[in-house]
Amino acid sequence: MTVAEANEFRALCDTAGIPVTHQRLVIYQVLRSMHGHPSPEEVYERVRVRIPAISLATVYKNIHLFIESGLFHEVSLHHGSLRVETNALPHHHLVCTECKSITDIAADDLGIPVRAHRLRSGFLAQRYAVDVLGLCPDCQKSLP
Amino acid sequence: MTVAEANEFRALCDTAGIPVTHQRLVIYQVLRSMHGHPSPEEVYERVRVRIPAISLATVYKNIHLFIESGLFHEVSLHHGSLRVETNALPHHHLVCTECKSITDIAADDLGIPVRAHRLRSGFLAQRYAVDVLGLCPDCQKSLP
DNA sequence: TTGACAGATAATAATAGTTATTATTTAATA
DNA sequence: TATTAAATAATAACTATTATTATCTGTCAA
Repeated sequence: MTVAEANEFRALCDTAGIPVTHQRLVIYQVLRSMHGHPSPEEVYERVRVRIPAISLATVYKNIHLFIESGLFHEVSLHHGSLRVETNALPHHHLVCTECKSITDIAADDLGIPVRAHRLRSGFLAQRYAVDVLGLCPDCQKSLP
Repeated sequence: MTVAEANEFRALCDTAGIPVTHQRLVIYQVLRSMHGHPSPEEVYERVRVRIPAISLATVYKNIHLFIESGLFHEVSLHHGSLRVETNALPHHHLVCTECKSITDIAADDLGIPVRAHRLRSGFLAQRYAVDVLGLCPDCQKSLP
């Protein structure tokens, strides 16, 4: 971790309007140092090396705070429980980042090509699942 | 529920190589009759109307079975826990349906346009999160 | 500097969602 | 029909997450 990174974090917090704390700074630095898609538990393990007394709940709260403030994204909006897709037609999802509502949109209406093909990496693509993240009409009205 | 639907289900089970049971048939019919993205709990509530003695665990097991067999999809491959995106560059995900691995792919390499715009439905699209579902190189080798 | 307040944290209890276990029941088949 | 493998019901256990609450920390006015 560098002084530059700490200053960067302070600037981000200033913009987001959240106070800087030692715990927050460490969680931020740990996240920046990690690769892939870590779980809160994994973040907690690493943060504990530097702050042994930290609580898992604090890690959760600050990860949520970072996500709300736009410092990080979550890998995919997860619903807290398994959900079954009952619409058998090819479609994608409009996900409102504000109210978390999920609306179907026919694949044709989105105009993203869906065809099985092999990517450069060797991955065999069979299906695209697209989440269009944004604001639903209702939330557009009720926001500044 | 119709006789045709029951026969359709028998045919699907036959193809998938899973035995037909009364519970399975009812869960299938209930799913077919529902709209949107129901949770196992919601499915359970409806199935109980017809089979009061059914267990929630049975509903879970069969929903998973249906998903594995391809009769239904889950709304989004979710990890069972919150995951933080540590890659700050615009990218999407290659999700292997076999081993569940998630690999990043740069947005440019996928060639899907990402621009904020308003859809016909009035939804304000700000960002696309694309899951490319398919088979990773390893799983392609180890499958028939 | 001190004192008071607001917000953040630590510890922990509680809850929700899911899975494992096991005895019993059912379906497939000889 | 009898046998056996698999499915189910009941329930315990587990994991991920959130709520609660007492304590602590930093900030700002006197």
